[in-house]
Amino acid sequence: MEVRVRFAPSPTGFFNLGNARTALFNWLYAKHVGGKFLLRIEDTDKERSKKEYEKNIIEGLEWLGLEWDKKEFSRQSERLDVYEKYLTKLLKEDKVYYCFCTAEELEFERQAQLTQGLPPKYSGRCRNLGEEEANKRLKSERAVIRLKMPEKTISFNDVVRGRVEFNTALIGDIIIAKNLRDPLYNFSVVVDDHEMKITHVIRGEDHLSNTPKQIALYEIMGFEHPIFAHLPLLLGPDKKKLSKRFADVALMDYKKSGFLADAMVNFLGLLGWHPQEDREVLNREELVAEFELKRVQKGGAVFNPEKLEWLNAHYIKLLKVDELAELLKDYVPKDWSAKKDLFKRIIAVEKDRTRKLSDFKNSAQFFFEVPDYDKKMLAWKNTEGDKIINNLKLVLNVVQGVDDDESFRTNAEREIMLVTNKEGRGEVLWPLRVALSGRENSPGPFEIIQAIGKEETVKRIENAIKKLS
RNA sequence: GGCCCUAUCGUCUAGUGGCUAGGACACAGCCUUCUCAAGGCUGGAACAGGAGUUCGAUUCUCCUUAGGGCUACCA
Repeated sequence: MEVRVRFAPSPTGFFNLGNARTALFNWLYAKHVGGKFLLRIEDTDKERSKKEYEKNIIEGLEWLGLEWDKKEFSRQSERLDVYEKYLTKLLKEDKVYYCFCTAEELEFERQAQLTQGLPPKYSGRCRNLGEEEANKRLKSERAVIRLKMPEKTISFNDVVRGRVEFNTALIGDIIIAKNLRDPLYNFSVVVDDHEMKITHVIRGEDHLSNTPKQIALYEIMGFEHPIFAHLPLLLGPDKKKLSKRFADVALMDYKKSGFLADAMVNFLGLLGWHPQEDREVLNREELVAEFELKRVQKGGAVFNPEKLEWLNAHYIKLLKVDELAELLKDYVPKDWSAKKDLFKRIIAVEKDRTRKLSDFKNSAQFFFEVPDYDKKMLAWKNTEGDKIINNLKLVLNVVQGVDDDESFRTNAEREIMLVTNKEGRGEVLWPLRVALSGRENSPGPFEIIQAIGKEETVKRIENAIKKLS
């Protein structure tokens, strides 16, 4: 049988890391077994669902490269007829009933139960109202639809957790719809997973306690339930469900701050799952090839931003200069990327030093404009002023004598190294590098020379000499 | 409170009835070196506790403890 999984987010907030991980695991599983990955927007909550969030979710999935089957894309808000059909049927079969209890009454009841140490559960007051009375009251009163929850033990085999058991007597008659055209989550999810022929429901552990409610629904409607796999939660450093308090939770914020989709996918894939071997770096194809639901971890995973950064740096190193240039365009001033050749030469130098795309603007700034630096910075350890000027002049002289062609850097380097042989490496290279970068820390002088070329090199050395004179 | 889930270095994790308990991030040191990165090498660092089963438990069972999730006319 073809495996069919779905990612079913509700557009009530920005697409976050936890959801992204859930989507990824669904996608990886589908890809691994050659099944289908579907996207279903669960927008039954009219108040909280926003188009803006739906767009953000789709944007995020696209960024990560998690392709879903476009033909079978669906929105619950567009399937109200389907839910109504099932609801009507259940009503007719007396499997569900109208409940006229008000929210206030319910709240009062719940509080009373709670203070007595009882599990909060609906009393079942409206359960046996009878069709006639229900229909009468329906004309003037507001009502919700409740499931006649059978009292029994429901157990299921979770792929990651093994056997899990619940006693429905503790759950009670849950509300499955506000009315015929207003279904609630536990109901619509069951109808849709059935209609969409979902074989595996892979979702966060926070849904574990919803599962018995849904299984009860499956049984009552005469459907076979899918296989469940509940993923461990993504945790913050406080070990609680990851929240904005400790990190960006919105996926696209990571794109904004310069993370690569490849790094994100690799990182998320390792949160709660691990391949058999001691491997940490796996690209999309490798993840797909290795992924197994049985290897999913049971315990929650603390989100570790350092490792994400390390992976990001790794994937940046793997990129070709041209690819990186393309990605970097959105993170630097327009006139930088406009100077194509210079831009690429700089990228070649900075690539291994870049952890996030957003770092680049700061670290590469000096290539375009030397910051105003203190002349004291030009001194290597205790070298005297005259000596520094002298060394810079020697270098300047040598550089000016080198032809400005493709081999400029190589030739300049060779000539300058000749100077260092006599004057000392630090004594020559340090002031040179500071003159070229205006910074205490920077790439090496020859790397800079390679990027900025002869003319600019000469200019910067002359400026340094001027500063000292 | 009730129900459910979980428990290996700080973090992500591998692993087994007998191992010097492995890897990665982070951290420290060294090498390289004009500085910073990158890279290479090395190091410190863990089986929550208590019973039981067993010749032997980190591994199996139970209890305790700790953490987490759920407990909506949200999903």
